[in-house]
Amino acid sequence: MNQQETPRRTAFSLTSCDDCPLRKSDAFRKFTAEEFDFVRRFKIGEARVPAGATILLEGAPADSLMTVLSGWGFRYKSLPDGRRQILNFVMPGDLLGLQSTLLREIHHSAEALTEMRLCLFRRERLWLLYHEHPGLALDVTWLAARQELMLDENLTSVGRRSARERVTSLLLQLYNRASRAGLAQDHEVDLPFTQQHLADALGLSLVHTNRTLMKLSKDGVLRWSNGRLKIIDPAALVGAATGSSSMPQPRPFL
Amino acid sequence: MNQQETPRRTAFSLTSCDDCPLRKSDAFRKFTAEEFDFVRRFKIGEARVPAGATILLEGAPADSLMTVLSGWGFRYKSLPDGRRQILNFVMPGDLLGLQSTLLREIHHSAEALTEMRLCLFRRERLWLLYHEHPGLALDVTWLAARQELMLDENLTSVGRRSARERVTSLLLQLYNRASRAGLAQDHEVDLPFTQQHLADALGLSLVHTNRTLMKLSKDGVLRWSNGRLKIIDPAALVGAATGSSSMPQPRPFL
DNA sequence: CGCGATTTTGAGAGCCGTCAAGATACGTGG
DNA sequence: CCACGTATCTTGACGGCTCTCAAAATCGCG
Repeated sequence: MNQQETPRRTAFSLTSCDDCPLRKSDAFRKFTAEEFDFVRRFKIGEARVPAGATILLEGAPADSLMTVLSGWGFRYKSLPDGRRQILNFVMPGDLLGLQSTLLREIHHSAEALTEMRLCLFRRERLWLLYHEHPGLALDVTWLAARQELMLDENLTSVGRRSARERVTSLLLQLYNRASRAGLAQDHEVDLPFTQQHLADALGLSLVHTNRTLMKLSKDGVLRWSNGRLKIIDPAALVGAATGSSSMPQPRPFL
Repeated sequence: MNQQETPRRTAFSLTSCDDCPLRKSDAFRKFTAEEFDFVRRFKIGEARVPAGATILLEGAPADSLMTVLSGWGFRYKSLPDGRRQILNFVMPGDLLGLQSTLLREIHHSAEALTEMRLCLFRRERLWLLYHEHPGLALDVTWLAARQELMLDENLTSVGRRSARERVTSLLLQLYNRASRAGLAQDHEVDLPFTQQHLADALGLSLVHTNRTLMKLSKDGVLRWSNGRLKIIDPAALVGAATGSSSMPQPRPFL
């Protein structure tokens, strides 16, 4: 039914954990002094993985809890015959491995799309975090709830929307997320993946995904080339993505 | 593209909160004395809603955090033109409203399939729960992670499986869950919903869902009639549900 | 400049959707 | 206990959105 891909396993290269790019961004909340101190001890260190690396592997024994510091990746599930469903894309600030930490089993894989910097945590100390820093614990739950929200959205798309609606609503969502993370500007974003990834996320075939993109380009709605998305007619894009949230508003600035 | 349904709003009828059926079941973990004490104060009370009642409504302002004590329901999203995607079915022990409690917005609705008993919580005290009972906080996060796991599974199904695979894997999953909750026996379960619900959960049309069920019946795999599922050939069912977990094993008993 | 990965395009087929109409089940009232 | 109306389930006919197979065109890179 669809393509496959053999995951490559890649060793983590541990480095120091000094300049967390996330703490510099004002898109993320600040820690209190105690929280910051705890988080330092909670960390194992920073890992850097190359594009294409497998970060989590379905069925693998041990795996870690980590936050994405930079780069893009995606979570996915594979069927025995090679069909693949991308569950969602991950960007800086996203947490990976919570499911497996809590449920003791990992039922999905994750792969890096670009080089990624990851902040690894000591999963066995998660209970300590819950014990000593309820504020951080609530943050973890908040992230899980947000993840669930995105999955709800994707499931609705894949289950009930047409190909054109799916493509437009996913691209809109990605633009919005990237925009909030400061990765988009002027109705343009770099989307570091292929049309095959898009197809696997949308539950469509590569060929049909391509045709849909071509049509959207011909209709003057958007343009996708060289891994870069250019939104040409924002109103038309929102209109085509039935029931999706609209374009992000430029936020105030002093 | 698909059917619609206008949600009816229903007032909760508050009653006392004495005999939680969940605490009697050994499928759920026991509370410590302090936890139990806290949970009592955390509760608002028990609500009983009739079948068909809307429990959560997308876009509604205030809404509550609650645990299902008994009965079946489902979470869903609607598109403006009436298409509906069922996100997952909820059974006793499931938590509802965490997303909206944390994210301050509700992006899905929920409806009762049978009469349901719900345990309502004071959402504004969730931070207190995190503060005073890290063990319970971890439980909440565990539930969120489990929910994410189910969504991952459903998304893969809807995105990459054929109609026959979708039907069989969902029915298998429901049988497994119901079985664990003590609601199934002897390869039979009562599934208190219509084929339309099944279709909306699978991202299929009602007609095609029906044809697929008929085929499975003709093939001697299972039988669905009068809201009751009978698994006739367990091995064939597991085989048809590509990549799904198998039938639950009978657990030891003294 | 040459090769592999990715993107496009064409052709044909099929799974699944829509429309429609019966058949069956179920609850209510007579 | 039967009549009747509504909800649900079945089945047929037909169409189309999307898939698969295939091959050509581009792109990226050493």
